[in-house]
Amino acid sequence: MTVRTRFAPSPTGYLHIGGVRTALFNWLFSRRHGGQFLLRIDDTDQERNVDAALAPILHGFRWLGIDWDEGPEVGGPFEPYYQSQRLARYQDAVARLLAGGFAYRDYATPDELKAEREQAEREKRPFLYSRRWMAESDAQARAFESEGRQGVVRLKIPREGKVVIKDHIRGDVEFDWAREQDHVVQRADGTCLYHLASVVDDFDFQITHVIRAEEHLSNTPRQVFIAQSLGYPLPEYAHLPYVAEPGSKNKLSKRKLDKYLKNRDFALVNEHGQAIAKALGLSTSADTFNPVIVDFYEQVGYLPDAIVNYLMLLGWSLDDRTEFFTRQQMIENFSLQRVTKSPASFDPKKLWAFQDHYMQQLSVDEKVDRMLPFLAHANLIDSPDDADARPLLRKIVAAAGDRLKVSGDILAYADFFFLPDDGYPLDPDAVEKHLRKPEAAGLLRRFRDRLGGLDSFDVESLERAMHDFLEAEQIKIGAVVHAVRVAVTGKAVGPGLYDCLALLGKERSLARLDRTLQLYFDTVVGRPA
RNA sequence: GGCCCCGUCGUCUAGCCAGGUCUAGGACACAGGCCUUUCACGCCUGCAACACGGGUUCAAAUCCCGUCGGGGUCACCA
Repeated sequence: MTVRTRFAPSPTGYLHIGGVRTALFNWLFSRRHGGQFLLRIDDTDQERNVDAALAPILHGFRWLGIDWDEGPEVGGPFEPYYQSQRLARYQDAVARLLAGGFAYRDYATPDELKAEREQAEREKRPFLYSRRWMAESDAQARAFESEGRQGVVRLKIPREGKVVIKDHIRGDVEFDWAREQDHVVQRADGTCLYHLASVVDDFDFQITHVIRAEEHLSNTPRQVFIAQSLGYPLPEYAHLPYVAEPGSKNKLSKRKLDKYLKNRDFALVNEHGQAIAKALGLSTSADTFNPVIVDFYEQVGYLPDAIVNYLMLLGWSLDDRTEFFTRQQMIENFSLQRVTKSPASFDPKKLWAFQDHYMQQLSVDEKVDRMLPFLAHANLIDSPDDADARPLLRKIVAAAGDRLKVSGDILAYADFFFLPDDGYPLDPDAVEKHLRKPEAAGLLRRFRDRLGGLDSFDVESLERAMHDFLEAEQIKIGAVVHAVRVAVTGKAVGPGLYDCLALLGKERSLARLDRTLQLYFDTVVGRPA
């Protein structure tokens, strides 16, 4: 039998990092066994705008390289894959449940139910519906309806015995039927609820393995009941540990962002991304742009391979040392047996480390390809196809080496190359630290004059010029190099200084030194602070 | 509260099923050092865990019992 797995997103408008992990494991498992992976859309609750709310999710999966064989946009033999379009199937199933005596019409009002529940609570016994307003015949149903009552359909769960869920990760898990409620499967208006829909869909789509987060484990008995009552074969189950908050065992949730922002590592990664978004001129709100949302990583310029590799290791490992996997290796090695049982907390710093690693694997040209669009977005170049930009960027990227961790970093590290000589920003802290020294003006001026006398302006010549200068001045390099860097780049950090000067060229370098000299010494120095 | 799941360094994990080779291994983070014009990379060193208590056994992170702790779930949400 062909392995078929599925992931069932709700169209919420964004792709959550925890959801991706679940989808990834489904994808990996199906690929490992030469099967199919499908996307089913759980939109029974949604009103309209499903397409708009779904687009970012589909886009996110595509970006990560998680492709689906059936589902939205690709179709498939069991269309439609939207729950909102499958109501007839669900109603048909409800009718069969009713006919088989596995479900009943119920006419209790919410208040009556609430009263029963409260009474159970007072008596300190587990609540179980009395079935007092259960209608097992049409006559009974009519009688209730004549009182103006509205009927829903409830599962008629056994009141004794046990059910054993065979789970690939948890082993055998036992539940008492008597603890299970008579869940509603169909509302008075005829619409159906998730658990029923999910079971029907999994059967219709011929899903063989249900791999989902463990929060669904306690829902499984009712689904088993539905499936068995309908005569469906049971799928194999695997309940994954959930992804937890940074530094905690609580489930990761998009709603508790404020709390995560207090986590040092999370905050660091977030701020880094926000700075890039700002440089790009993106209008971002914390709700939709943060390290819990996949889109964040795409916008900032992370690599899909880094994210997928990191996520794969959240709750799974091959052995005691292997950390890096190509897609092919992931597929070849994935197995449910090696999925962990305990929750794994999301560690943005570790994701960062994977990103660092994968970025280092890229050639200069591959980095340039990814960074050109960022420069264009930030209006530092006209377009990604700008003929002049590419050669310059190649040199910048080569000089920057491993400093560029994400594609967006090019904006922070190299904006000054693309800005006019009188228009690049000077970091106030750097100025304070390296330019506000009594001896800085003289040193800068004399170094500028030495550069002015240079015939060739390549890295080697610059290095030699610097050494000669140090000898003449009888100083150490630290006494001058920082001031020069801040003067020409505006920053305290960046690629090697000789690289920066060489890339800027003689004319621009001198212009920048002159401007800084004028700005900070001719006019500012001597004036009261 | 009921039911269910889980519990190895701060974090991700290996080891547990088939007890000894575990004075518990790797990775990230952190600290210190080296390299160095800054930052980053790289390299070296260090810090740091078997939740607790009983058993079983010559021997327990590994098996059994109990306790404690954490989490999930208890909707006419998905």
